[in-house]
Amino acid sequence: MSDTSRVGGRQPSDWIESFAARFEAQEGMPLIAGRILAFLLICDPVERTAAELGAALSASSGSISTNVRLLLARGLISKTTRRGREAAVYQVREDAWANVMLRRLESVAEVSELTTGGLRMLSGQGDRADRIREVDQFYSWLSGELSQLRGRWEAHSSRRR
Amino acid sequence: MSDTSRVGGRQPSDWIESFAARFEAQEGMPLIAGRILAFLLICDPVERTAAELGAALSASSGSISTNVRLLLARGLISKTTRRGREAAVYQVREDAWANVMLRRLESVAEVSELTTGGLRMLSGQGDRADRIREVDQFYSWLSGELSQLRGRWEAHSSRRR
DNA sequence: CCCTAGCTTCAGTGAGTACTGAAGCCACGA
DNA sequence: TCGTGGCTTCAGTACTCACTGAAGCTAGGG
Repeated sequence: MSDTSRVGGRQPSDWIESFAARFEAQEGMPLIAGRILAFLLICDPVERTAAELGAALSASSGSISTNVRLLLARGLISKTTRRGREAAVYQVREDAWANVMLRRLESVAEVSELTTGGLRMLSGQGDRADRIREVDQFYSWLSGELSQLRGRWEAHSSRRR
Repeated sequence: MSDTSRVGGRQPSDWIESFAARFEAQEGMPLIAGRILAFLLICDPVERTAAELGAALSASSGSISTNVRLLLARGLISKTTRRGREAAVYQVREDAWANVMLRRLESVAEVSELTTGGLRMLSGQGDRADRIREVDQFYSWLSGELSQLRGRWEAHSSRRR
């Protein structure tokens, strides 16, 4: 199949590995989940069955099952079932990507709940709270900024269509 | 010492554990690194030796050594050496926090390098590149937004002093 | 009501890693 | 040059977790 052949001077299989490695480092995703995601981003046709994924990525059925569920849970791929005993097919939800990643970014700012809690814990302790107040101010600001991001993305992407 | 006693109706030791758990989940930091960070945020006095950290957090000297190096490498704490055979002391760099976290956020947008590479790989393949193009547009936009964040934080924080 | 394709579950395996504690390594002071 | 305090290194241990492959489950077709 053309998915693993050379295209445009670069091996898709290498690209898939890089993509998987990045998502392992950044999101703590298992390598196979990243491979599935990468493969579904560039494969033709768009939809693939679990068996096809396993064959293309040399992974066991159990692994595919587990990692496909992980990606479904995160909302990055969709599952389409078909009548009869035909296999279900999976594909990336490129439209949902922004949502998922923005939500992930926003979770970073949840540290502000901890810092504000710590600030309250040290209330009345004078300048012992100085350090944590400084950090808290950053996270509070970040929290606001990141929630604005979502609105700005919607404005930006709607302007494009 | 007052660091582990009740303050303001909440146990600092519980707060430290929550903080460490959060940083383990979010940044993939070892628990002990998170504990050191949390402890250094609220302890009095501000500076602590490796031995004091070990005693306060019930961790071995080796663990403290390793994790203190990790935090130093990330730029979240500083090490102050003293003349003679006195022990070095560590403290949080609350001023560097914003920088470190902003850099971390910016790294998320580095996925755009992968998506742009994938786009190039599929050039001339018609609408097979549609999915990855969509994702690439998001990351490219995000990349720009996140690099603006740094400037906005500097403006915000300088306005405050 | 069985057969069978596809999917999920799960025990077992291997790889990776956080942590300990002791031994080794500095570097200063005498 | 030796003694000593502090720090780092490292072998060993315990634990976590991704992954496999086989067994079990489910649901449509004959």
